[in-house]
Amino acid sequence: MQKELTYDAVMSYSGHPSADDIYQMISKEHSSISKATIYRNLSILSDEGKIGRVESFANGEVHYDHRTDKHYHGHCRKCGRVVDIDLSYDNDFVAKALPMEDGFSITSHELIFEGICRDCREKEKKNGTEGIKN
Amino acid sequence: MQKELTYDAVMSYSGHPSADDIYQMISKEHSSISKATIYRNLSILSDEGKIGRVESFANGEVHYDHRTDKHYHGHCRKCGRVVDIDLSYDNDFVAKALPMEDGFSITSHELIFEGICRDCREKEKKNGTEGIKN
DNA sequence: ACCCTTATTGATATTCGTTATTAATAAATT
DNA sequence: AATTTATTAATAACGAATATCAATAAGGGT
Repeated sequence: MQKELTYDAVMSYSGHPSADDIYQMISKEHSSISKATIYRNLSILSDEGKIGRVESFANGEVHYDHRTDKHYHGHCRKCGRVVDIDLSYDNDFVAKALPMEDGFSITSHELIFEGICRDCREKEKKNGTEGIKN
Repeated sequence: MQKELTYDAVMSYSGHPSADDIYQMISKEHSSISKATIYRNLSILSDEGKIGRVESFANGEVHYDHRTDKHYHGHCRKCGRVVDIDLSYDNDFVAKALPMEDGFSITSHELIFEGICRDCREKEKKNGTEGIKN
């Protein structure tokens, strides 16, 4: 069953893979697997709470997570890599945050830290492209 | 100049319009304006800091804002509407948050509250579709 | 005014991540 | 085994956004 493969792939992935990352990984061993199957199963697995889903990145890409507990993430603006952030998850945000529009009811929150990962920073230095576009 | 039109449209918009919202608005009066022009000018205007840009929503859609100061937003999971949230912007997050990956440097953060707006909640009640898929 | 250079625009094609469709295959149930 | 139900692969379709590029508009200098 491809769902198991998908689950195992996420669990054995140290970081925060995108659907395509998982596809690349699995298709090495199972070259006939379909991308749609990966997307479908990742979606189901995260709906079931068996894997974590991390969305809300500036580029709209969805990443998955072997951790299922709520925590915060950093996102590299250059390469899209996702890292964990050591900051306790604040359950009181929902109580403290007041929507300015009547009747809007908050169900959860996502806190994303944007930044640059080390790899990308080092590349920048090498190329000396700081502040230079294109 | 279409850039002025775009700017004025965002400024006169009470909420948090998407690029398409602005296109719909302007094309009523200027039917020959191109969608690409709207996208281009919204991008430039927000890069210049003349209008606000709100991204990081679960669906990847970008919204714009007549406010340019940093603040937090709520996002309706049903219809995508964006609302302001009354919670002071925490500049110390960057100091308190520690990336678990060496060398990841944080430059900013986005805090998005997911929820349901009143309109969508009322629709749910009318249809009695709570908990029913499809 | 005129030429020349630079900016801006409209139209369209293309990209990217994702979802929908559908026919085929596999599993489970009777 | 026959019948129903799930899962899959392949591919088309989608929506937001960007890239391309020729056409038009603005500016500047002489």
